[in-house]
Amino acid sequence: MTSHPQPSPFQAGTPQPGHGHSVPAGEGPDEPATGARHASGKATQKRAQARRDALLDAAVALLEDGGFPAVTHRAVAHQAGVPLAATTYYFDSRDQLVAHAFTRLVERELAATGAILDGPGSLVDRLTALVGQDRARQLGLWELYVHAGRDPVLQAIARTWTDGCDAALATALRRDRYPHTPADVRFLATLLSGLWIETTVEARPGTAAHDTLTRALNTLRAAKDVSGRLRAR
Amino acid sequence: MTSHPQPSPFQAGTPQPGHGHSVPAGEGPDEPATGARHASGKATQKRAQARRDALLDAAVALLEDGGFPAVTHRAVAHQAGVPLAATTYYFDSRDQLVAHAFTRLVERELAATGAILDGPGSLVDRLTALVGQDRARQLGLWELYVHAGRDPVLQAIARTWTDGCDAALATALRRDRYPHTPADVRFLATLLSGLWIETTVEARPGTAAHDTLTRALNTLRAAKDVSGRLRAR
DNA sequence: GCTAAACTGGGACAAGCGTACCGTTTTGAG
DNA sequence: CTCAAAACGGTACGCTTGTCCCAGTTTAGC
Repeated sequence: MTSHPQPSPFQAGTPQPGHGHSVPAGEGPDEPATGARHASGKATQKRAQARRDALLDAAVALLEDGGFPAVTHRAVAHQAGVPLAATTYYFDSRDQLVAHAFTRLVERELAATGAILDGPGSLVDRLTALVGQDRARQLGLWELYVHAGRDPVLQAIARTWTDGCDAALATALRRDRYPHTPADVRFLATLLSGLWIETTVEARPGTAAHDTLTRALNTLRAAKDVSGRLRAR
Repeated sequence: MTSHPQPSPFQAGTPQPGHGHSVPAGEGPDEPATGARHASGKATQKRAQARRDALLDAAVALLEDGGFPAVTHRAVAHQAGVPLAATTYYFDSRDQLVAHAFTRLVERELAATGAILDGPGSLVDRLTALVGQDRARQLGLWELYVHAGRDPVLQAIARTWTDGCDAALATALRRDRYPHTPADVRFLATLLSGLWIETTVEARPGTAAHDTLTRALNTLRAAKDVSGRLRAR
């Protein structure tokens, strides 16, 4: 989509409403401060913020069921119940809107991932549940992830996602007393990625995911057992 | 995408030229028989076939670098050096053209994968080379793969792709005398997928891919060593 | 030769897209 | 209250898209 050179994400080039933050790539991209906007009141800000949120939610929803090309200004506006012009008023361009939507999606995904991994059940069950989440959302997410490879700004967000997954995975491994090094985490996360995308795209029936994960975790334990046994000699 | 109902302009299957294969996967409502076109010569057939091939090649090339939305009728026609109308003459719709192009792409990709895995070098080096191929093309491939999750026809092709990768991987493991079960192959292929897509999208520097693959293959050998050692007692 | 079919290719069409314009309404500070 | 700025929203522009039409050309069978 419009692979414009655009070295910088964009600049404060247009009138631009209240939101003073540029593209999401940073760390806490959305609504960082938003406070004390020069001559803006609070009610207005709130309404504007709500509209922005509605637009973002609409974009995410459209992305989920309909895919990438479904996220058009008109569709987003209609879904959010705002006039068409609001989309360009709150977001300089479609690319920017998509970028923000991607950020939001990643945030939600990381939160969901953390919640599942912190939840009940054995680790392998939790991981299996992870890759078997709502397919529509996963498809949209992966679609964006792949698309991110074409845009430096989105690529940064994609890396954030991967890093977040690694962190969540490390926490889960620690909690369940699985011996693990950073390399182990990376290994498992990579496997999880493959499993995740294959499951999402191909949607084959069966327990292949569960089996694969069981095997991977057993490898972890086995490696420890072996080294422990050898060391004990 | 103009999802026109259009039951049939004046016939069930448009004029439609000689190409005798239907939609790549499944059976498809398109060109059911088409065999032995009554009064068609051979020279004409050949020329028509050449054009079809040129169109398909053009579509594949566009798919490779430019991704999915790059495959437009006009772009394909221009790339193939044929007039615009030829695209709708040889393919009923853009979707059909894309499906055929996808099939061809997967075939070629599987062939290329097989060639690399059958080539010289250690297995880990060959696998590393696999995930480090031309990035633009890989991006296009993954884009298509993910998109395939939204279309049953394309999904079937995607599964074919995965199965082909599994087969190629099994062959390579056998050649290099790695002990492996079908589950091992699946495990390794899944890991490879994860590694592949992460490498393609995020393009992080370093030798992480090589390391991860080394580790995975060592796991294979280790499992055998361990079981062998245990059995030897 | 002739005829009907397959093929060619230039052009046109409606639909949908991102985006910009610009007059109107709402808002909050003075 | 006044009033400038911000927010809003209808609408239009320029462009690209997929697809179709149709007159012209080539081909194969007679």
